[in-house]
Amino acid sequence: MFKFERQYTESVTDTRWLDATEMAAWRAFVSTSHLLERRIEEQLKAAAGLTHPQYEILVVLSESPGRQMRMTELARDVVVSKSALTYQINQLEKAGLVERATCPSDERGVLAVLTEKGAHCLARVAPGHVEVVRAFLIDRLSREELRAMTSAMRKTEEALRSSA
Amino acid sequence: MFKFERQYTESVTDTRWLDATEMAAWRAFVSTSHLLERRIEEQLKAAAGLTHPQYEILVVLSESPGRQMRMTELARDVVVSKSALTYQINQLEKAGLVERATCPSDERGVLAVLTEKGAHCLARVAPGHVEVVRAFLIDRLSREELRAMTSAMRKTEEALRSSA
DNA sequence: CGATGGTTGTTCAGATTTGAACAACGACTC
DNA sequence: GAGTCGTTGTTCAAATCTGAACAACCATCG
Repeated sequence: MFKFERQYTESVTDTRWLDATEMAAWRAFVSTSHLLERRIEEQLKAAAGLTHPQYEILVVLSESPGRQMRMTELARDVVVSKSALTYQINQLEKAGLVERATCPSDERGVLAVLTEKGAHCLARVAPGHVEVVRAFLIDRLSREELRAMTSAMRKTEEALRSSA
Repeated sequence: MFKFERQYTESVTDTRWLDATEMAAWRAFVSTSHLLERRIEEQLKAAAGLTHPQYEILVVLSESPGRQMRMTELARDVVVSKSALTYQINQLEKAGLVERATCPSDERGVLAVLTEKGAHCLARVAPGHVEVVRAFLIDRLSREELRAMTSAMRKTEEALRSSA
């Protein structure tokens, strides 16, 4: 009875450690996400001199109505800090892949707009990127694993986004 | 017949794009890993002034025989570059959590050794860290999801580690 | 209307990461 | 043993990320 209750009673001195299975899951997740991130970065850098965040910015913009988006929302979607986004948009602007526009409805607002050149760059780079994603992740998973992973990621994402 | 074969025929002009399900899986994975990383980092920084890589270094060392490990192997385990590890070990050494020792068997080698202070620091910080990992990931997944995710991550990790 | 409080994007300083270059050492061959 | 090739860890410059501070703007309530 005690054993059962302790599972749900967190205190300073009584930690619910991860068992071997849970630990293995967590370790695998962390290592793999770092390794994959590194590989993706490497591929994009070699193919187009882009970083992964930069590529993601292009993707999100390309799928956004009018190929444009407010800075804050873009930062949320791509999961970077506001200052990191400012920096990256500056870089992309120098490269001519993105432009800034003032927001009509909000004087403070800034719109990041994908340029023609940006769209072409994305179209040129995407195949190689997708190939890496397939080769190391997607194509290696069964339908069931893909489904379960997506479900798991969504639950966690939801929890993280809704809490602070 | 053509349709079937094209699935397995990659060329410059014919890309196997991700379908909606696959795209959702990939997007969820990327977003979630970044969000989780950010949250972990925040928690560790607040609780002990540690970064996630630093914490992982302490964990790996604590589980290693003799609480010590060669720099290169440590870098592989924690998934950071050699130079990043040098930097972090310097930081941890300043904080007194890790010491360097020369490797007996290899004159070039450097051993990173966990100090008593480092072990205590880890013991103090681990509960709060585990709590975050549980709250946002582990405890939200079914047994099946946990199993599938682990399997998926391992396949990808294996592929990434064995190819260059 | 005016004050208060929240939002927006940028700037800045500081910390961290990476890859390339490098010097020192090990292993193996002839 | 000397030579060759690979490994090891560090240093360095450059790029990037983050959080805090900030100025400008919006919204809302009295």
